[in-house]
Parts: sequence; C-alpha cells; structure tokens
Amino acid sequence: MQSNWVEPREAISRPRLGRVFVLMHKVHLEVQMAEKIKEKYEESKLYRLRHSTAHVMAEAVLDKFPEAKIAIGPAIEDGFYYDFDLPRPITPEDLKEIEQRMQEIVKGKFDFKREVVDAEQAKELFKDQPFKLELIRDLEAGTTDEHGNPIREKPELSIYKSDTFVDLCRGPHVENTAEINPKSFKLLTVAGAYWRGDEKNAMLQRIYGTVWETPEELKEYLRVMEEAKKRDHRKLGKELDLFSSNDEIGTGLILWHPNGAKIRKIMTDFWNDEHEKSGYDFVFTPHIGKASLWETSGHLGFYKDNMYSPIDIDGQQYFLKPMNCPFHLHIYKSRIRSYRELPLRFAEMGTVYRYERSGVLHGLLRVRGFTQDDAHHFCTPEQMPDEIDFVLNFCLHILRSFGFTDFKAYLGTKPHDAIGEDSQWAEAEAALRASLDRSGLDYETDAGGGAFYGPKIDLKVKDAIGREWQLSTNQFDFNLPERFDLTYIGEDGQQHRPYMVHRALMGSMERFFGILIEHYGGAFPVWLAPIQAVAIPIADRHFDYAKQMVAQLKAQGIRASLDDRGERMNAKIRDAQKQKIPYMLVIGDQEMESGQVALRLRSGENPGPMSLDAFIAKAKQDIAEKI
RNA sequence: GCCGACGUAGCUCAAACGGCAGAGCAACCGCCUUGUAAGUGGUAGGUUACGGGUUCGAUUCCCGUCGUCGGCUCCA
Repeated sequence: MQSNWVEPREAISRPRLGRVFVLMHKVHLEVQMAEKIKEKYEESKLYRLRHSTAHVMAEAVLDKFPEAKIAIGPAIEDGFYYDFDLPRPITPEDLKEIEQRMQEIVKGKFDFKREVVDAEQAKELFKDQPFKLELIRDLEAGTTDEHGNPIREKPELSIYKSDTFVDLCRGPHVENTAEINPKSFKLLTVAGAYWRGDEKNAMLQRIYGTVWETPEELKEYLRVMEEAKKRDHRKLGKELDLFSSNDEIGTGLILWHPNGAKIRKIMTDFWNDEHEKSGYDFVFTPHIGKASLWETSGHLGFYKDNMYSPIDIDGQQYFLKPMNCPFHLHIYKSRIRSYRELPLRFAEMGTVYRYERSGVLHGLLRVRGFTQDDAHHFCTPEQMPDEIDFVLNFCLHILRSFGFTDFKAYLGTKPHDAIGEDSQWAEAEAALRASLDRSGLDYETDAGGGAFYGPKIDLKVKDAIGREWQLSTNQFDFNLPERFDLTYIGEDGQQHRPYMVHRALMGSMERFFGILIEHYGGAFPVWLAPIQAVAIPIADRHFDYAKQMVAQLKAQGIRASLDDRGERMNAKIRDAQKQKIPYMLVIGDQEMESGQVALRLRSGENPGPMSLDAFIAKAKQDIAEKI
C-alpha cells in the first residue's frame, strides 16, 4: 500500500522519463519535482505497477510472518519499498522466499479492488495494525500524512484489496496482478528505517524492490546498477591509488595519495587562476577560533551539533572551524571600508571540520574534514543583484570546465530555526529568485532548505550516467554583517551595512573529487590525468630512446612516465589501460629508426606512428580543450 | 547515532560440523627481448581488525570495542 495519502517524498523526488536510474550513494535529493512532472510519474503505469508490487510483497511477507505489523509501502523512483515490524531480522534467504511467493501471487491474477470506508470501518479492519491505526487517526483528524507531514484537509479513506491482502491506501493501482510480469521485478535489499522517518520512533525493517514493465527493462536497470558500481569512487580510488582513509587516523578523514593530490593541485591551480582573473582577493585563515567568535557568528547557537568539543588553550575555549566566514568577516572589519572598494571578494580554500554521525560517512562524499572552495562577497545593497548574477555565471563557468553540462538550481528558503526578520528573508529570497529568472537556469524551490543565516541557491549537476549531485552553494547572508557590525562609508559619508554572499562552487575538494571520479569513471580528461602519457618500450634496446622521448615530453610540460619494467609490451599496455592513462606511446625498432612514437589511446583507438612533435601538438590541444 | 550485514596476505576471494590458514593478482629475484589488454620459473608475504570469554583446542561459538558496507535521519 502505501500510504498514499500525500505523495511520499521519495516517489516524487526524481521521476524520469525514459531510462530511469536509481540514485545510489547518499545523495539525497530533498526536492520536489515540478508539478507537472510529479503528476506524470504518479499517473504513470510504472508508478501504479510499483505501488501494486509493493502490495504483493506485503502479502508475501504477511504469508511468511502472519504477526508482522505493516507500516507504509510507496512507489519510489525506480521501484518501491514496504516497511514492516517483524519478529526477527530478514535474511537474504527470506528475501528469496518472499520473491518466490510474490511470483505465485502475481500469477493468481487477482484484481485490485478499491473501496471507500469511514474511519470506524477502517479502525475495525486494521485493529491489529497499530501503524495503520495511527495513520487513520491522523488522517481522520486531518493533521498529518503518513510521513508526519502536515496536510491541509481530511482525505477520503480508501482501502485496496487484492487476494488476501487489504491495505489502507489511496492508490492508484493496476487493475490486476496479471499486469505485473513475474520476471520483471526483483527484491533488492533490507534496511532499517524509522517509522515516519523520525529517529525517535521505532526502527522498522524496510524491504526495497524494483519492478519494470518488461524483463528487459529490469535487466537494463540491473546493468546500469552494475555500471554505477564500477564507477564507485571508493573502488576507483583504490585501484588508481588516489586516496585512502585509515582507522588509526580516524574515520571520515582523507589521505590524498600522490595521484589524487596531483589532480587536486591541478584543480586548485585552475581555481586560483580563474578567481584571480575574476576580481577575487585571496585570503588565508586559521583552523581554530575562540568561543566568543563563534558566539558572535551564531554558530554556537545554531551549528553546535556539527562542531567538535572545544580545545582549552590558556584557560580559553577554542573551536575547530566548521566554516570560514567569521574569519573573512574579520578581514573585512580590519579597517574602514569605502563603497569605492566594493564589491570585495575574499576567496580561500578553507579546510573545515564538522561532526558527522558515523553512519553517514561515505568515501569522499561525506567526510569529517574537508576543504571548501570558499569565498565571501561583500557589496552594497544596490550591487547585490549583479553580485548574484556574477556568482551564478562564474559558477557555471567553473563547473563546465570540469565537464559538467547539465545543471539544475534549487532555491532554499527560510528554515524553521533561522535568524533574521521575515521581511529580510522575503527580500533576499526575491533577489535570488530574480537572479535565477535572469539566468535562464532550470530551478525549483526547496522550501525550508536555506541556511540558518539566509536563503541560498544550490546547483546540482547530472553526471555521465544521469545521476544528480549537489555541488555549488550560493548563500545570501544579511545576518553576519549585522552580528559582526560590518560597515562601509557610502557616497553620502555615512556608515552603511554591506550585504554578503557565501559561496562554494565545487563545494568541497573531497566531494567534488569523488563526483569527478564517478563522472569520468576514473578516465580523467587529459588536463586532469595524473599521468598523461606513458612510454612503452618494446625491448630493452629501446629504453634509452624512450627515456629521451619522456624527457622531451616533460620539458614541454606533459606529465609523462616510462614503463621500463621487464614486462612484455602487452602487459604494459594492459596495465596502462587499467590505470586509464590517456596516451600510450609504443616504442620499438620502427619508431627508433623513423624517430617517431606509435600512439595508442585508452579508448582502444590506435592512431599509430607519428613524430614526437605531432604528438605534443595533439596532447597540448587536448589539454587546452580540457578533453 | 539507529537497524542489518560484514572484517582472512598490498588487492580480489577460499577454508562442512571448532582440529597445523589457501589461491590468483601485485611485490621481490631470475630467465625470455618481446609489436597493441596478462611470456615464464622461483622467493617472500598472515598474532585471521582489536580486547575479553567458552573449550583440550577458536578464522569458526559468545560478549565488548573499532572500522567497513546497505539503508534511516542529517549534510559540502
């Protein structure tokens, strides 16, 4: 069933037309899709199919565990789930049995029959189902939906019956279980989930499954899942020797190995150059600051849960910084500012530390220490629209340079616990919205998704296999300038309060790198590749010549290395392929005689022999074009 | 943090029911001198995450700690 009184968030988060892909990894898209798309998915055959398969699964689970208490079971992107309170943990064997039972049920060709009931009937029907009773009570009162989200009006209560299973459910469903192809669904995993998503509530067992209209689509879905696994940055990070983390150092803390660090340096150099060209000033700030700083900034009031315990220094409390902003504000404040020097843009690769609960850590994507490509803009109120426009455009420029082409923006509005007046929020939100409208970007509103000090525009990108990732964040802030009493002297000779924008384009070096790895599947474009070319001499007698070639490439700024192991050429090529090195330069008797190199690309293409100069020209062009 | 699964050599994985811990790859030492994804022989490599317990005996069973994975909740 489901729940279905109000759309489950997951179900509407990312429906896709055509090839749908599950979002693996912990990138949660807490966003509502545009109304029309939402309706499309919810009205689609696939949605009904998934919802109905969830019912079939619940029936199979109840067959196996008659004492099971059922919670909710919505269709979600790429599949469905159902939550249960069960007498014991589900095992993979159970999953298999349940799946088999589902196949039998489906073949029984049972109709899904809808009935409208009143609250009393519903309560009687589900008298042994405490979760359902709770839902009925809330729905009857017209207060909250199955996820605990407030609802506007009392919905009509309906139930759906199929075979022996009856569920409180809004529907819709397919007409008959015969519409579910027994070969096009699969149960995937079991996971814990809190009743109504609240960690104060009971932990239930959630079974995830996927279902498609045809077995071919299921197969394709599973294939894409496999493809995503191959791109997993944690796996590639190991294979390509990019980074690691280590028990003894601490969880969520990243070691960048030489290969990864090389890429980070290239990213940072590029970032520095672009910022320099675009009117930023660079600053550097410390990693800790006194408690009073964080009191002033509001972090100890609003962000304490994410901050580490204080360090005692000479009887004073210092905190490891979770953000860079207070330091940048103090640089602004270090002297009197004139309107003539605004806008000011302070940029810093600032390393911050945030407490993250152990269960949420994930490779490079969620860590406890990370470096933000941070900057703070200070400007006059009149300059604000231009500053936001500038930031958005600059942001797109940077992201495009790293090969992302598909963007979506999210406007995060005032959260529950926020500082600042409603009128300020409204004004700032309007300014951001206006800028988004001017940008032509596809965007939607994420209600309550702002930072505690102001609304924000987040940018998400779609990667090479269609997954969305959050990267950039641009946050308006009218609070910190006030808290730190920032001023500038205006044209009128009077003191005025500047506006401020926080922004991170790549977000964090760690997360951005993780996403880049997955986007490219480890085959970085030439400008980023830690090793761009490897010389592969065929026999020992070619070593000296190969060494010369490598030296010449290095002199031209190309990152080249020599594979002088006593292996056969085939083995060297294989290893270079596995390392995803863009260019392989095979060097044998023919090349030595003609003074050439034989180029092979990691794509398997084999352009063949060419002069070193010709190769250098090609490599330089690829590097310049960032391909 | 919570629910569940898991932790064996640098990596990927084996080792009914408790009975001396094994393979491939990588590494190292040789031989081969090679034409577009693995030539070949040998050597070395482990307090089975850590700490307790049960047992004549624990990789195996029990408890705890740490960590990893899949989710929940939360986020750059």
